[in-house]
Amino acid sequence: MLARRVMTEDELRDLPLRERKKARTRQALIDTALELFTERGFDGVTLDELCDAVEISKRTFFRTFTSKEDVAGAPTQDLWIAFLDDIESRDPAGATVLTFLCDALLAVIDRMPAEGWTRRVLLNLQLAEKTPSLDAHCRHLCDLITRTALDILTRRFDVPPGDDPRLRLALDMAVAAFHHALEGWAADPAEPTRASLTARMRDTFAAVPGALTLTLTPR
Amino acid sequence: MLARRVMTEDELRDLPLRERKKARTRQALIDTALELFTERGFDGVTLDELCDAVEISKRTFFRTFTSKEDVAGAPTQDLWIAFLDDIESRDPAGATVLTFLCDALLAVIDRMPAEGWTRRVLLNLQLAEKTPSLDAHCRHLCDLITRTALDILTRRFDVPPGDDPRLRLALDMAVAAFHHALEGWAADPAEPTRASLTARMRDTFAAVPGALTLTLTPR
DNA sequence: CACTATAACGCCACCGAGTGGCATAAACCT
DNA sequence: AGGTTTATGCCACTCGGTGGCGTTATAGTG
Repeated sequence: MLARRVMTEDELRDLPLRERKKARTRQALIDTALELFTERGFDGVTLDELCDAVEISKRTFFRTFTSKEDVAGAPTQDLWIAFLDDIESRDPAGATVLTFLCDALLAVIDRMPAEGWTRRVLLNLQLAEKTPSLDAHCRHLCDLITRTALDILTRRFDVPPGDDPRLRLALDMAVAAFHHALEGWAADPAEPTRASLTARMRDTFAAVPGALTLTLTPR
Repeated sequence: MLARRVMTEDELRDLPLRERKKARTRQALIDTALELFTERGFDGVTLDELCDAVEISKRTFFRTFTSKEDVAGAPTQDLWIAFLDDIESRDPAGATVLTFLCDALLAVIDRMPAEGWTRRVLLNLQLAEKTPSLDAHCRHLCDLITRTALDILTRRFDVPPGDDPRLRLALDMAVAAFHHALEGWAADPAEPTRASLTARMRDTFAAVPGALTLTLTPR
């Protein structure tokens, strides 16, 4: 259901030829899709054009991605997949759920491929901001991830039973904080780097407790 | 951009004939769409069939709703619109943002039309749970609402400037809590009533502070 | 009441996303 | 090398969504 994550060329070497080819066309699709979409707009590029550019048939495209939105959202999706993988084995060390999740996200970002990763995520985010259907797709996916993460944590840890909303809420908060950090990062006029993203993340997560006690005073 | 909210027959009386007809076909579309979709599945009903049932042309459908998902998501959308309307004038009374937003939501739920409202929202929610594209649409819309709410609050109140994430986070928390309440409510085997929904909402909002300090202990 | 302006509607042709089926070709495994 | 498996290409098709335009119904005016 959820696609495999990106791999470096090194990781590719020791895979069967078939898998290598699949991974390469997948990556080629992502890269050219991001370029074409940012150049002429998401709706300004038809799938036929994209497939022509990568020299595959439309039928093959739909064996790799589930929709046109799916290919443009692949970079962040890869991030989420890696996140799920991380919390599967991360040591909680007695910390709160929120710092646990924050640490997981920071670690995952650190582990992403060096080559061109920031650019891909950046284009993905910028496209999502001006393309409603893409934004919708990403948010839906994000919710799937949240539910899966909830399952993982419930399985691994001794959490309050079924109808206690706290774990779910903590997950949603982490996702919200992460989103906010990404948003600000993508809009940053300065060259967005991995370091500037992690810095933003720490700031946003640190602001969460203050959000609870914030009050409204009329102008 | 955002559609008008539902109105009772009374409110309809003193509108020009044209507006009355439009509102009635809109309501007819929502009702029959919800029935057909729950009966045969969202993807099991074509737009042509829906339009036949309501005796309008497909062209007219798209003058009332922006997409197939839009008509199925109308009930919750109406709720959000009313929410925006409420926070436009609600008195903060020195409370925290979170209780302010919770109060707004409770008030809005209370103000919804008595006749068949719970059923419509319920069908909307249940459909969204099994229809990915509908879920995606609702979440996207929900984000639009959050941004608009942020604008309203920033305009009305003396909030921390631009890059302070706290207000945004508080809004996201409220939305998350609301979603969780709705989800539990829709899955409730007992007859879902307005009262049971508001009760769930209070519980969920009350659990928010505890979500921050929750820790993970291995099994 | 008649007459015009204006907004909504229906119809039709069209585009593009996504799917099923089947023949073909490439990669895998002795 | 030869048979099996798996991916690919091609074709036809469905359905969601849009633009254009003629027609109908409502609103407004003398």
